[in-house]
Amino acid sequence: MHLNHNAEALDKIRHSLSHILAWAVRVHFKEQPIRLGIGPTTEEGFYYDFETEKPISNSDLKSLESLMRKLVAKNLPFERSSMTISHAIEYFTQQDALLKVELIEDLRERGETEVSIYTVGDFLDLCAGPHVENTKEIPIKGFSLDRVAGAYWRGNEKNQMLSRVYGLAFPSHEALEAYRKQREDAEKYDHRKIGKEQDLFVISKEVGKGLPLLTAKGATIRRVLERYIVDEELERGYQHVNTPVLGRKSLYVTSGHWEHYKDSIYPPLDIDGEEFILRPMTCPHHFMLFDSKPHSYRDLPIRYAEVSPMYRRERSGELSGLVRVMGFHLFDAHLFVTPEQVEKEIKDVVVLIQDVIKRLGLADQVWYRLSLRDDTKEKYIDMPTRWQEAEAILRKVADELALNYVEGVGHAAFYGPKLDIQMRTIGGKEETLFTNQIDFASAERFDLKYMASDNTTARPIIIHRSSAGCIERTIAFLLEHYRGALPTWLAPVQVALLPVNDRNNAYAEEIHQLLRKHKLRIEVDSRKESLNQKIRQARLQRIPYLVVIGDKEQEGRTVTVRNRDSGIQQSMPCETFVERLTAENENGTLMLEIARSE
RNA sequence: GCCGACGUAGCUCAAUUGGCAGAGCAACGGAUUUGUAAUCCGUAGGUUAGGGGUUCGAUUCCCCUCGUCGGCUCCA
Repeated sequence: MHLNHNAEALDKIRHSLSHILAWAVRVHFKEQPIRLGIGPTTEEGFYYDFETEKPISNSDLKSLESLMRKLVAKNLPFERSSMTISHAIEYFTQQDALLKVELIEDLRERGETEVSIYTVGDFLDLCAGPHVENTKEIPIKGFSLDRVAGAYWRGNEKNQMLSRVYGLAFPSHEALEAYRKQREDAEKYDHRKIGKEQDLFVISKEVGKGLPLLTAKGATIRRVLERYIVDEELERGYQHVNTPVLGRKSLYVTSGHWEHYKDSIYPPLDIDGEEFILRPMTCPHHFMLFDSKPHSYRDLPIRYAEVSPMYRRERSGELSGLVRVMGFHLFDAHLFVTPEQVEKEIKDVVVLIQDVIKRLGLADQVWYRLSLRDDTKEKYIDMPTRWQEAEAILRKVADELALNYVEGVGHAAFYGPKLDIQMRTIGGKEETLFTNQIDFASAERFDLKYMASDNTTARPIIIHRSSAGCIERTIAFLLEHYRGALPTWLAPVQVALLPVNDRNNAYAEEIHQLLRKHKLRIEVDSRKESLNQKIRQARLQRIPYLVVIGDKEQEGRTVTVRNRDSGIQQSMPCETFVERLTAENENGTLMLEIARSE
């Protein structure tokens, strides 16, 4: 109750600050006409959009901010009043506030007859409120202007671009500083930084932006993930197949992707007069595998899985590290099922996903989104009852498995609703980690069929699903979540062997070979460096276990082990170490005693 | 793609109003044989992202291209 009250109060403060910002912009740029867009609150503050002759730049922020402080310090009341719609349109038209007029006209269409207006000082704005009663409620050191960015009017890229000024606002100066500190810390664990520090991947301008190159270490993480997922899927009745990244454009015309997805597909390659494209998804290839022979209902479900390479065209400003790339690999599958099987198969898919995210240690990090279509948009195929059926199944399964899900209207695929697995990057941005879809349409388009038990021809329902997203994005998320310290089974180097002295090198090598036989990943640091130096560097590389090998160990045929996070060390016979490490590597659990000291 | 910011040695960062481009770490050479987060000394390293312009003189000012970052749009 108290918390809610505080949240409401903070929201009023932020909202009020957006008005103050708009007022300050008016005053600051008084020589040029400014049209106001909208000014809502955000999770960490507020923003306001402005249409200006010249875009607002970062250098304006400082003076805008101090101007805002002066305005706030005047202890002015926020006063609410109302206008009839027609009066408001007349008034704002006269003020040349055409963006506001557009908003008011929308309100009129929705049947409103009056609009509310808030005035602070001599600044008047159309606004639903609520606001603080007086600017003295605003903590004068609790806010600051953060950055400027471009934003399309009403979020539509066909509209003009406005200047958006973002501000931070918190209940106190301390809270603002705490937020800044948190953001600074998060930067340290950005996967792009970790990737560089730990030598996991490289983005080369020469190869091309959005086309990351994995180093041996990065490739190791990928290989381990891949082996784990593939084994897991094989165990659950998936067939792993391989299909090419190139395919005839006509396949994608048939699937509807060409029509709906053209902007994300690279221009076709002309090969002997035939048009081929780099595939943006795998579906048609798997469909053709399915279609290569007749099927009986007894064969279903058929589950084709693949770690699929695919390419999607992105506009340059959208690329980001491993999270947003032009070429990537999806843990992909298409399930061909009968109507009776859909529910169970979807459920099994979700159970698989739950197992996977648990193994990856992400169970508390991700959430589900039931992505539904937006009736007002045209991009969705027009089969209303099919949509309802698919949605009902997803909802039922989500409820039965007690998934914690939100609904996302307008996030569906064009051919069906999705169950998405969502996460947040360390920078706070929400991303889809992966997605599952029920597809009632494609079988029809590709004339896919099976013989039903009643001797009629039937259409399979297709489930598009991913068990662990695309490798690149999943690795990025893992790196950020674990702050670069991947669990042992995923770590590219699991053990650093650190001989104290030259004369311990042979024994270190012996242990190295022993561990290698057990498929463990080892690095031996036999450089002529101090032990301190070797430990420091192994820790910076976040190698899970550091094993010191000196005369004592050599004599007793033991090893002295410590983990990367604690200084606590423990000596044990090398056989014991191998046993424990092998167990940890295989099932993802932690070594007992040492793990506890973490 | 659009708006804004940024691009200096392999990495992290300096360089006064336009006046000889520098440090730490890494690399390399030498010494040190080290017991739980940096041993010491030395050497080398640059078309200041690329191209053009202004200027006696440009890392610094202007323009273009490329790339990076934050947003918008799109999206796995």
